[in-house]
Amino acid sequence: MSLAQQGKHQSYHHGDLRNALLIAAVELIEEHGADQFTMVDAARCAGVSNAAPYRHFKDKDELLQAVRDLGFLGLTEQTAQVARQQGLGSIDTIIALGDTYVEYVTSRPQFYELMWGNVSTGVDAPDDAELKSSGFYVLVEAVSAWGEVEQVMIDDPVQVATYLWAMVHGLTSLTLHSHIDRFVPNANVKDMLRSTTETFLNGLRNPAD
Amino acid sequence: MSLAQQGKHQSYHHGDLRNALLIAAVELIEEHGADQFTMVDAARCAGVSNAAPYRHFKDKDELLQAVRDLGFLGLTEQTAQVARQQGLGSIDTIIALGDTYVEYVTSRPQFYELMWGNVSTGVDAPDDAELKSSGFYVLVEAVSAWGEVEQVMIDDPVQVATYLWAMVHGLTSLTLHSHIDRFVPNANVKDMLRSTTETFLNGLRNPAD
DNA sequence: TGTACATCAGTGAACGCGCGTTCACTGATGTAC
DNA sequence: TGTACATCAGTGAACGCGCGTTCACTGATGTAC
Repeated sequence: MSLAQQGKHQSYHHGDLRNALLIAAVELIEEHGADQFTMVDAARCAGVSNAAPYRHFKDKDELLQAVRDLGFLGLTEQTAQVARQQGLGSIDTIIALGDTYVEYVTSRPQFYELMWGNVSTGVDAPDDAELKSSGFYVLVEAVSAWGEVEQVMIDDPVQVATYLWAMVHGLTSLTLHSHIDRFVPNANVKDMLRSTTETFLNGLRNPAD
Repeated sequence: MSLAQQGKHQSYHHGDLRNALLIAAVELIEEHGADQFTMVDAARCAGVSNAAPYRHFKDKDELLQAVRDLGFLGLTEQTAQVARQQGLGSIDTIIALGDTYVEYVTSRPQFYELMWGNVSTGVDAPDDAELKSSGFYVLVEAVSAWGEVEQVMIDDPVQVATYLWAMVHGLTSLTLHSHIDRFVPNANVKDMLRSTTETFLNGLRNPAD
């Protein structure tokens, strides 16, 4: 029995259909990909009629956007947790943040595709308040803290954090699409992440002329 | 008049329908996204009946795969051209290779989505022979050459090239999804590419303990 | 050089399915008095 | 505490569209003799 059905209603009213639909959507997308996702499936999976979801979501896009938001939210939470547990200042924390990203993403590849897929959908970008609290700023602080501890002059920690994000994102993407395996057999993403992060941060120590 | 229609047949037989369909597909995908792409559109755009494409492609997937292959092929060609023009050995060549990637991708965002989208489709990975001649190996050689010229010891140029690829790919992806703009207003991807490449390669010069 | 015929690459109409969405409805719940 | 009623959150049936794909067909082309 799927997670989405566990709270299945006995009565006419479901009680928490909105959440049940979101959970159903997450499960279905993870199993069959966002392409294959249908409203009908979501409804069936949540144990309601085809029409019921439209009491909670204007249309399919709105539901998908909610799922996407959920994805970024989860990532943010994981990130914040790592920062809390490890503290800021060490390179290991920076690497751990990257690991978290890799972990989160590779354990939910389809979900990740949804989060990053389709440039063109008219879906709105998350608003600013949401962004300020996003995992990215945790990384920025981790970078600043590392610079202070190691006495490395960092002009623009936001930019450095962006580079690190790009690297992790790229590595993950290449891995998920099995491009790395093809060129570097038996490659371990986490090893690569550590290695590339160390090299990059090391590059900040003694700027070339 | 679209490119796909220019060679429009006067006679019953088209003559080069296969290519016309590919061109039509590229145009349509670039305009409306791979999601919206339909066989019917492709046929109409090429000026033939709905059924005609099935003389050249078993089904929609086969056509899409051909388009995807075309995408990687084009990128490979561009890459090889840059290497030929600039020669190998300098960091500028490495950066130029990255620029080419950025350029190619950002000028065809939808196309790029197709190339990288959907982990799950049963589409086969390109075969090995094709891979050996891919742009990636040009980058590997560029890295090796740089190491020799600059007298930097590079254990594993394939791995270094992978990191660089991941960085460029990540930067491009973040840019296309306008995540970078949000955190670093007015960011210039090419500047960032140069900066991050320099920092990374610089990190190889004096390995930290 | 002309004719018969196989083959190829199109046509056009239709099918069938599945999905998003709507609509009139109905059962449950909450609230005013 | 009981009753009337508004509102909410479901139902189930249906619609309509669009797309992938098929099928019997036909016009054009190439080739054997």
